[in-house]
Amino acid sequence: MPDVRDIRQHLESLLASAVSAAIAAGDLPDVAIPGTALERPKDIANGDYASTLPLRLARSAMKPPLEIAKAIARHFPADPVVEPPAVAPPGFINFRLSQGFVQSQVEHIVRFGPAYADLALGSGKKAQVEFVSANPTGPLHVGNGRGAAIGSAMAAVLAAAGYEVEREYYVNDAGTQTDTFGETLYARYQQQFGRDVPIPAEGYPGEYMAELAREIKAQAGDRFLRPPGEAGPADLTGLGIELMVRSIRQTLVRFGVEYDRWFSEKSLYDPEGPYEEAMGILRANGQLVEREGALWFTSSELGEEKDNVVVRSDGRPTYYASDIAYHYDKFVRRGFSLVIDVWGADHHGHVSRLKTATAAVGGNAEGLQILLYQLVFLKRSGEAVKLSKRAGELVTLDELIDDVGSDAAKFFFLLRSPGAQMDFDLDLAKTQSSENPVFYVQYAHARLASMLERAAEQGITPEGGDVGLLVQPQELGLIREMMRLTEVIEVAATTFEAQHLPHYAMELATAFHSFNDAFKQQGDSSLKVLTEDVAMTKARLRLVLAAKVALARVLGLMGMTAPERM
RNA sequence: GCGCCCGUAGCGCAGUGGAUAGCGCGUUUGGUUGCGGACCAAAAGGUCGGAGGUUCGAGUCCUCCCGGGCGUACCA
Repeated sequence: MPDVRDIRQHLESLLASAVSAAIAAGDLPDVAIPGTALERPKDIANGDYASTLPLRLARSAMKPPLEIAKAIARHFPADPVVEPPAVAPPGFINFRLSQGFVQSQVEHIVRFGPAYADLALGSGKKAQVEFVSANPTGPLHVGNGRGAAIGSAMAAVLAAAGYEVEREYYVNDAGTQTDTFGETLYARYQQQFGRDVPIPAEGYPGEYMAELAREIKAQAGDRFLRPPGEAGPADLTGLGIELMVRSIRQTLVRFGVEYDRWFSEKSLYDPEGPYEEAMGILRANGQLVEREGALWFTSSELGEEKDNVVVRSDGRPTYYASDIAYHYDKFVRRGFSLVIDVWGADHHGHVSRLKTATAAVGGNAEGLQILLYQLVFLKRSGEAVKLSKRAGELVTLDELIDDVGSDAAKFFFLLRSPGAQMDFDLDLAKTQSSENPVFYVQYAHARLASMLERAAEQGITPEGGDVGLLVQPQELGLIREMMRLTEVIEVAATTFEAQHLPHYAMELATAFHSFNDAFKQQGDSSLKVLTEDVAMTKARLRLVLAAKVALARVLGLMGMTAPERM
């Protein structure tokens, strides 16, 4: 029997042979086939799969679609995986998977265990997901949490789809905002020693900067103090950044997000580093010109709206220059074939020109996927809270984790498509915490675990359970739902949309609860998992085991825990 | 002004050009004293922002308009 992962292909080839047979028999005119048009009906009553081929063929075949459907169905070969197809108006061919095939998937899932639904789509190609990458000039806020949830889930999905995935955090430890951070820190530091110095106008007024200064004073005393009026030392800035990065990392670990690499922006400027090489390429291609004292990349010649400055008139490279070097490094030096950048939507003006520049330095712009997530609008007591580090008013990711927990926060972030603006009502998140859908999903996993445990106490295990005994609609429905995981991963990995995961997780949990409560609905205790009938019990435990595997897998992809008990 | 994103049930959101537009919360009704009640089943609730167009078929694609957001820096 074919693998679930190949089921589409299998059906398509059966369909193709049915069409040729119909043509050979003269039931269909010899027309070009516009693909098999296989899709998933919304309503399970219409089968597991359906083809709209007859509708598409009607015009060129000069026949009513329903007749075409009947002709194809008539010539459809017998197959152990699928029942003889049904035809429905106005011209659908509906396929239902055979009961035997559906049942066999329980064994398939149990056999693969934690690797269930792994795909070979990526065929071992190197993929990188870079996410969060917030400036280390302040603590992570709630919006960064959305990026963290999306990025880590995308990384997990791509790994499941067969890519070799690297997770990276780009540390902006160079540039203007770093300098501003340093100036603010030095001001706060001086304040610790009683000097009446103001925070720079464009600086970071948040209280955390004062705390950071206090911490540094506690550690290093007045080592960084300079005579009044002088600028602060560079190594104070370096230390401040280092401490901020450390605290950001701690927050992300609390959030359950880990990285393979923390990439320093500063390192781009090492001798013979990516910056030198990338700019060398642009220069060699005659794409750098000096104008008004600055160095410009002539991006308008490559279709951009305008040229962009790469080196300011004061000699410092722009953020754009850093990013060109960085993406040169990703594609050319490190050889990633797929690069995903997860950015806040406020960066979207940067997308097009970065793609253009990436191509200009020899990178594969096609392999560059930039996922923009709309900013999170926080509400507190119904009132909007503007997220801005510079305004100094922010709700940190740490606070969010304290309030609703990492699992729930991730689930909510993933639930919305990145392009949708979301309101996160903090008060509501708190009061709703016991009714969150995340608990519904995790609770299902805990119940599955507990059933296996309870059975084991009675000396009954899933081993040797005969899946052929699973014939109840709720049982088969649950298996069908588990089978969908492969499809969900495929869609998520090819469209780069993580929101399919939480939606699927809820549907899988619903299928389980429905199966689990079937005996209540029907008032028939023989539908319980643990019954007098040992063979039946073992078969259902086998299903329970598989459901636990599938649910744990999707929870894992979302970066959530799969609790054994709650 | 120009560019991009969003507009779907009271609220929050899904919806690879296909069949009766779904899910969660909330509301109403019923079940279940449980192999874990953080459960199940059912109902009510929609001019898919508006108007044209393409198509056998449009929430989905195209054009215009309205509303919200974000860009449009020698910030990141």
